Amino acid sequence: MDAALEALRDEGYAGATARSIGDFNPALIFYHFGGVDELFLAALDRTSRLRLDRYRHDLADVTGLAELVAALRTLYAEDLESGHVAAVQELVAASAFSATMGPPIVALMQPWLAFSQELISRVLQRTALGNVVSPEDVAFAMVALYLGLETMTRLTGGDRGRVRVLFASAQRGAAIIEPLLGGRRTSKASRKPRPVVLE
Amino acid sequence: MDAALEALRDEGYAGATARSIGDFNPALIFYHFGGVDELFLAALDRTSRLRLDRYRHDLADVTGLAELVAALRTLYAEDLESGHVAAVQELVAASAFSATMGPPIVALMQPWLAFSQELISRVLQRTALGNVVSPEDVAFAMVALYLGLETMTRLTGGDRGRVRVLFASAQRGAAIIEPLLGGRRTSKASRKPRPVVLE
Amino acid sequence: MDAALEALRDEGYAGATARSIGDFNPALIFYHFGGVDELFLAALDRTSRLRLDRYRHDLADVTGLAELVAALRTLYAEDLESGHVAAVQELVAASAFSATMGPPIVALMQPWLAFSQELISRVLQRTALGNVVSPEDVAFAMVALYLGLETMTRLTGGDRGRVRVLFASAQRGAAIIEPLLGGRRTSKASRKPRPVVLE
Amino acid sequence: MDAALEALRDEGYAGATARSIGDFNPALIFYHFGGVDELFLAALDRTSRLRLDRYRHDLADVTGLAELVAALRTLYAEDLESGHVAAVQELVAASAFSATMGPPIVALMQPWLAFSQELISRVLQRTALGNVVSPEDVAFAMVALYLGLETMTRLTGGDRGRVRVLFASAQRGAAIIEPLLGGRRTSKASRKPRPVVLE
DNA sequence: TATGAATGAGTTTTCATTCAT
DNA sequence: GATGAATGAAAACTCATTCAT
Repeated sequence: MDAALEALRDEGYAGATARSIGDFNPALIFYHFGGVDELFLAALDRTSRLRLDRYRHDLADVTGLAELVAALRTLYAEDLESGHVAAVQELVAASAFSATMGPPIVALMQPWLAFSQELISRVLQRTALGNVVSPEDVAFAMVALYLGLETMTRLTGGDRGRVRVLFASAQRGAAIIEPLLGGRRTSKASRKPRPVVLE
Repeated sequence: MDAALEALRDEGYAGATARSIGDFNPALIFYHFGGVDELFLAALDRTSRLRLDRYRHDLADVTGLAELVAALRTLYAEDLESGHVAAVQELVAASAFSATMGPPIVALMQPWLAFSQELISRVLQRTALGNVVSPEDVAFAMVALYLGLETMTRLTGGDRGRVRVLFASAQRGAAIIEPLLGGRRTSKASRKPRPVVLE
Repeated sequence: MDAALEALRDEGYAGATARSIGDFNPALIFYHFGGVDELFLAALDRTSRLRLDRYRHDLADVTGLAELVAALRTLYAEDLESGHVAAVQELVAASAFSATMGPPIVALMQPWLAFSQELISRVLQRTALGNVVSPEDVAFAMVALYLGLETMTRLTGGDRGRVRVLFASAQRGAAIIEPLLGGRRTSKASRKPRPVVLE
Repeated sequence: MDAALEALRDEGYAGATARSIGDFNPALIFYHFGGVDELFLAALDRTSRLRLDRYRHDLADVTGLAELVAALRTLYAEDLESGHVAAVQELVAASAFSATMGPPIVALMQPWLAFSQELISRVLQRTALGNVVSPEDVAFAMVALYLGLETMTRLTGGDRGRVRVLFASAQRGAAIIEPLLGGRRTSKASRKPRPVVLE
């Protein structure tokens, strides 16, 4: 599974053929996983779970916007480094037209969307945007941005500097915007967000 | 070229084979364009130009944030409808690992990044974020979001409703944020943004 | 298609691989027919049609049992010689467990069953078995026998002598049985047989 | 061996892979039998023996045609139910082109042919067909029919109803034919039939 | 320009069979 | 006896690309 993720990161979905994964007999992939796609799915499922746990842990106490951006900066850097974003992006893009890959990938993304939504809802709640912007929408956009950044980074030669700089910008922006939005504490009752349901 | 874009939209890059494009003899693609990728490039180049002209025209006088979001909403809806985003997204994703496709695609994106940067710079300039956030970064993020939204939309079965709703949310958000940020006009010298250079 | 039938006859379904058919590039099979099975189907469809026409022509005026056996003897010998039975037998056997091959093969057999039934009905009608034995059943059994004889012939080293001798036996038997059964002409109204419908 | 027969019945020879047989470790097949085909052979050999004993027992006293059909009806129903016919049919068909499977399968069938021949000879002997039709030929045809019926049944979705109905038809037919043929008792000396020799 | 028929290189996939444990 | 993991050989299949016409 590690080799699969590496291949995904280094050669993309199309380039990650059974033969190019690891230096073992390609037939092993079929023997153990049933197919290349199944291997990818299994591999992604594993890291996805691990990363989500990590995100949950690191973002548990985050309530402020600047704080959020700061935390995400670290997490995303790790994802970038480990190739996790790459794997997600490749598989999501590849599964868009695949009847067999689509559903499991959607299922895999589900908890991420739910988590993002809950997180965003928590942060926005205390701002002027609380009742205005739907956390569901923002969560969707954030996941999209997460994927899109990887695509763009890849395209521009894999230079991660740009995303680093981007996060710095975002952090500065958040520092300015937060106080402007902030203050207005919403009522105690933390509104339970409606869960995002994919298709 | 129209057939190529359709194939890209309906079957993705991997599914858009020479045989699947249009109902003419596949050999024609080689005769006229030299190869399948070259056809894609030519097709994308054409729509890209047309769309950029359109974006330039529609956004020429935009200076406010809410105004911007409103205009983008219409433009993006058109891109979605025509399959233009799909084509861009597919080719960008596919070219990430291709030595032959990468450079031309990067070149193709260049004017979009420049345009975005100029546009964003114009809008941010009059806000509290003007000196804080780099337009270059925001432009990069916006293009990434543009691509990511397509990927996510595709994944969730092509339901464009979600993106529509998202834009509505963004518009409401912009209406709230804009006055908070706004007012403070920056100094006369409209700082010319440093051009984004890919790779 | 000729090469496909030859391969089927000489190596059986399992042995008739894309590579073993003809001496052209195996990819051609996929290019022109979409797959090996599709080629077999197309080839069988063609011979099947031709043979059925021939059977219809040769058996058009047959009404007696001995006459029938005599005619079938010639026809079957041809089928054996040309490898037609072999092809049918191999494909029918192979398609028994195939979701994709099954239905088209069943469709292919349909006219044969209908024809057999009509033929048998015509012959039995004037015998003591006319109202007793269902032509539908006999047709089914005859087709089964047709296939089974090929299997057995194949198993015993492809010796067609045995089937030849068998037909001779059958002809002698028919000559004896016919007068015993015969005579009792049934009413004018030729009872239209209920058509055999496969699953 | 039971698992092997089940696999043969449910998935056919081509589908009955070492991994698909039973829920034990496939390597066991090689350890105990030397190979998959050898397992099939051993399994078939066992049931074949058991069934032949049963046939011998049930048909020991049969001398009349109607009586024979009635007895066969029951036996065949059992064979169908247990999957025995299926196994025979699959292996016979598969071994037709196999140098290693062919001979043992032929050897396996030998006693069946001998038995059929002896049985048919016994029944025909007392009929008008006694000196006319060779029991050897009829035995061959009957075995062929036995296999062919299975193939056809399989093809038509495994509906055993049709064969049941067929036997009913045959029984009615036999009831009519028998008296017509019968009566003429041949001389005492029960002509020993020349044994069928395969290959 | 357009066509239809190749072709070759690569891919996924399947399995019997082996083998160390 | 039994297991799990491996392997090699061969299969189907795909497709960009070429080429004669």
